[in-house]
Amino acid sequence: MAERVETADRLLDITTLGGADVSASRFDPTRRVWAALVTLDAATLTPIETTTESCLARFPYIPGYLGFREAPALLAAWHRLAQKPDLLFVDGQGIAHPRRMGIASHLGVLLDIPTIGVAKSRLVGEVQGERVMLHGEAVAALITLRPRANPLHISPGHRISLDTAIAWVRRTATGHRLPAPTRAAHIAAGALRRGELDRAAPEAP
DNA sequence: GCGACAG
DNA sequence: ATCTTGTCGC
Repeated sequence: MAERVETADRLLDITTLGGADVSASRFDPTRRVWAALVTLDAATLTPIETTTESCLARFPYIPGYLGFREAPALLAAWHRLAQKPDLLFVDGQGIAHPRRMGIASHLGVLLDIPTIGVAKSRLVGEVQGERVMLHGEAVAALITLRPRANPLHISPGHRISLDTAIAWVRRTATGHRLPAPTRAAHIAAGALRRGELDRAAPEAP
C-alpha cells in the first residue's frame, strides 16, 4: 500500500523509508565516523536493509557545517543500498539552518530525493510554541513522540513541506523518542562503531 | 569582546 | 556525539 508525499510540484509514491545517522567517539583526534543507512517498509516499518561506511571525517564538528563532516560517509553507505528508499529521515536539521542547508537538505539535494530533518535540539531560530521561527517563517516543528521525552525538531529537508514532514514523523512513531527510521539508523551506527554489527539482525519495534 | 552553537 | 547501571513505570 503506497502512501503519498508531496515533492516539488507533484506527488510521489512512498513505499520504503530510510533512516540516516552517524556515530563517533567523543574526542577522537583521528575524527573517524561510522555511518549507517537503514531502509524500512513504509507500511510496517520493518527493517529491510542496512548499509554502512566508516571513514575519517574531513572536518571536526562545527555548528552549521555538519553536512560537510557527515554527508560523505552517508553518501557512501547510500550507494551501497540495493534498494534506495523513497523518503529519507536524517538525524539533524533540514532548512532550520543559517543557510537553509542542514544535513538533511544537503543530502536531499545531492541525492535528489525527499528528506526530513530529525534533530534533537535547536541550531537556529526562536522557539515559539510548537514552531521554530526564522526570519518570520516556521522552519521546524517541535514534536514529542514519547510522552515524557524532550521534543524533536522536525524540519523539511528537501522536496517536502513542514506539514507533510510532521505527518510522516508522527506516522513512524514506535513509542520511542525517535521515529523508526532514525532510531534504526542510530542503533546500527552505534553497533557498527562498537564492532557489534554482525550480518543481518535488524530489530523490530 | 561575549554568548550561541544540529551532531 | 559519548561517558554509563540501575531503576521507575506502562
